[in-house]
Amino acid sequence: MAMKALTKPRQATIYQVAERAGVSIATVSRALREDTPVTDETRRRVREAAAELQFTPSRSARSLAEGRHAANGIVFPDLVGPYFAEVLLGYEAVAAGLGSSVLILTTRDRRDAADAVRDLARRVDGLAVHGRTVGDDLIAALAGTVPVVLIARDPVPGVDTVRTGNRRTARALAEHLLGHGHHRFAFLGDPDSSPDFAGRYAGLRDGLQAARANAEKQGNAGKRAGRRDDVALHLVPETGFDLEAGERAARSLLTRRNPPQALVCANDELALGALRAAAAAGLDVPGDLAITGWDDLLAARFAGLTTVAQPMRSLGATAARWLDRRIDDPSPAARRRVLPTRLVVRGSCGDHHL
Amino acid sequence: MAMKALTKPRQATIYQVAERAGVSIATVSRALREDTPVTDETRRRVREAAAELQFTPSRSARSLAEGRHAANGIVFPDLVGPYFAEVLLGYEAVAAGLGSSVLILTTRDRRDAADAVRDLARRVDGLAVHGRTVGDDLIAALAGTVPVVLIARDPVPGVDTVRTGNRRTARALAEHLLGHGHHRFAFLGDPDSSPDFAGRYAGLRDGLQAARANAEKQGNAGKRAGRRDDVALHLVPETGFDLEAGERAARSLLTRRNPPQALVCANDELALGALRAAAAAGLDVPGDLAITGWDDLLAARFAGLTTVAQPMRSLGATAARWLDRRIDDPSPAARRRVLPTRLVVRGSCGDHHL
DNA sequence: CTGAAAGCGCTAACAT
DNA sequence: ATGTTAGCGCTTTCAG
Repeated sequence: MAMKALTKPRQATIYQVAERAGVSIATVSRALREDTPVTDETRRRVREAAAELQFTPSRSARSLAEGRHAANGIVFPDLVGPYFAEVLLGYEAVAAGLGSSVLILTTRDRRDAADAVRDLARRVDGLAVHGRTVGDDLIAALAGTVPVVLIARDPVPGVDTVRTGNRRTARALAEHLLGHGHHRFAFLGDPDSSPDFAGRYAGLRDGLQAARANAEKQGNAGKRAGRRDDVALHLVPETGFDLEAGERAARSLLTRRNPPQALVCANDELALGALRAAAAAGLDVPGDLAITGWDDLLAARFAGLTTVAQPMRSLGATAARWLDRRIDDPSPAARRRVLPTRLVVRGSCGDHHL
Repeated sequence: MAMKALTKPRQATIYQVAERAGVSIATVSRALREDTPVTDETRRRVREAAAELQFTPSRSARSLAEGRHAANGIVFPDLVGPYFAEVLLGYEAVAAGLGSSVLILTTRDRRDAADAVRDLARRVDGLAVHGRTVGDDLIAALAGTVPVVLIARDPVPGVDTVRTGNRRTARALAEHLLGHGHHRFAFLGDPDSSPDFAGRYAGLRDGLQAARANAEKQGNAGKRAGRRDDVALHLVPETGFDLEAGERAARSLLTRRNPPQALVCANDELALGALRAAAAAGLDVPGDLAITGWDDLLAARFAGLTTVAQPMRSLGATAARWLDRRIDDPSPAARRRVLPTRLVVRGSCGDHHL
C-alpha cells in the first residue's frame, strides 16, 4: 500500500533544471524562451531536462523579475444574464490572443468593491472597468497606476472609453413608437443604476419632446387627435435588472388608473418580465400595451420582442485591444468610441402592415 | 502647460513606506496586516505613511514570498451562451467570498490549449476545469501540482468532480415522450463533443430500450399499435452548439423521407434552432414534430420549449468551494457529486390535456 | 514589539 | 554562447 504523500509535491525550480542539464540558471532561462542566443544542442539538453522535471517557470517569480504580469483584468457590476457573458467573451478572446491571462471581478454585493478593484489592479498590466462598479475618483486613481479602459460608462478625463450608442437609437425607438400612435409612455428601469440606462431614458425623453415640439411647430397639434397629442412619459425607476423585477414593476404599473400605452424597458429581461405581467393581466401585446426592450437577447427573438441590438462582443474586444495597446505605450491621448446599435422591430411594439 | 509624464508612474514600495514612517520594512509588512503584533501607535504611523504614498503591496512579490497566489482559475471550453456565464457566476461569487481572485481561460479555437492551461496552473492555487477542454493525461499531471476540480466531466482518478445529472433525467424524458406516443426519435448533438451530451444521449437510448424491453415482456407489443411499437433512435451528431447549428441540422433532417416524430436536442440552443427550422418547413410543433432541449435557458420559456433544468450556478459554486477546501488540505479522498436536474415540461413535446 | 537579513524563483545586465 | 550576480518587493525567521 502506497503511503499518502504528506508533503505537497513542490514544483521543480530553475536551479534543478540547470543542475540536471549541466548549465547555469541563466542558460536555462534563455533556452526555455524563443529568440534567445543559445546553441541548439544546449537548448535541446535544457528542454529535455525541463521536460523530465515537468518544469514550468514560477509565474510570480517571473512577474516580479519582469515587472509585468502578462494578465489583464475586467471588472463587472454583475454577471447575471447573457449580456456580461458576451462582453467577457469578446474580451477574453482578444486578450488570450494577445498573450494575456484574464482576471475577472464582480462588484455586486460587495461593500469592499473599491478594495477588491484596487487589489485586482496589482495583479494585472491593465484593467477594463464596466459600467457602474466603482466611483470616478477610484478610476482616476487607478489610471495613474495602470492602464484603464472604461466599458459602457461615461468617460473620465484621460481614460479610454468604449460604449454602445444609447441616446440616438432610443430617440429612433421613440419615433417608431409614436408612429404607432402611442401617446402615454413609461420607461421601466432606473437611470441612476447604469450609464446605459440613463442614456436610453434620456434618448427616449428627447425623442418624445422633439416630436411634440415638431407637432406644435407645424401647428397641426389639433388636426390629428385633439389634446391626446400630448405625449406623456412616466418614469418607473425599478432598480432591478432581471425578469422578476420587470414582472413585479409592470404588474403594479398596469393596475393603475391610467396605464401607459407603450412600456419602454431598459433591457430585455425587464421587458420579458413585463410581457409576462401583461399576459397575466389579460392584456394583449401590442394591442393593449406595446413593450420594448434593449439588448436583443436570444429570448427576445422567441418572445417577439422589439428591442435594440448592441455589439456586446465588440465592446469587450475593443476594450482588450485598446488596453493592450496602451500597455505598450501609455502616452497617446485618451480614446473614446461609441459602437453603433440597431433597432430591431418585432411584434411587441405595434402592428406592422406591409 | 504640464509636461506629459514620460516615465510610467512607479508604485511606491514597502521601503518608501518604511522610510517615511521611520520603521523597518518588516514592521510595515506587519502593520499593514491584521492580527500582527504591532503597537497601535506604530500601526497608525505606518498606515498613514502608506496612505500618503498610495501604497499597495506588489502582488507578485507577495505571492513569491508567501508561496501562494490567492487566486483560482477556471477553464471553459467556450463562453458562448448563457450556460457558461451561469457556471462562472456561481464560481466567482464563492471564490471572491473566500478571498480568491478568479482567472478565466477559454480553450476554444486554441491549438495550444494544453500550454495555456499549464500556464494558468502556475498562476493559481487551484484550478476548476470544465468539460472537454483538455485531456485526462494533462488533468492528471496538473492534479499532481495544484488542486483540481472537474466540472461537468467524467471523473479522473484522484480528482474531485461535480456534475449535473444527465442519464436519469434523459431517461425520464424518453419515457415522457413515449407517453406522447412518439416512436421515431432523433438525438441532435454530438455525444463525443461533451461528456454532458454523451450522458444525455446515453440516457435517451437507455430509456427507449427499456421501454421496448418492457413492452415485449408484457407481450402487448401488438396490442397497442402493431409494428409501430418499434421505437427507433437516430443520431444526428451535429458538432455545433448554437442556434445556427441546430437550425441547419434540423433543416436537413426534416427533409428526409422518414423524419423523426420527436427531436431530442442536446441543449436549448440547438432545440431553438430546430424550432425555427420546423417553423420554416411549415411543420407544427408539437403536432408534426416534438422538440426538446436541455438547460432551461430564458429563451426556452418564451419558446415554450420542453427542456431540463440544471443547477448551473451550483455547479460553479460547488467547484469553488471544494477547491478552496482542498487548497487548505489536499489529503482527503477525491469527492464526486452529481447535482439533480429536473424535467421542465412545456408545449413543444406534445399536447398535455388536464 | 521591532529590526536585520535570508530567502521566494526568475530575468537581465554585465562579464567572460 | 554561457556563467555570475544583482536585483524584483515582499514575508518570515531569528535576534534583540
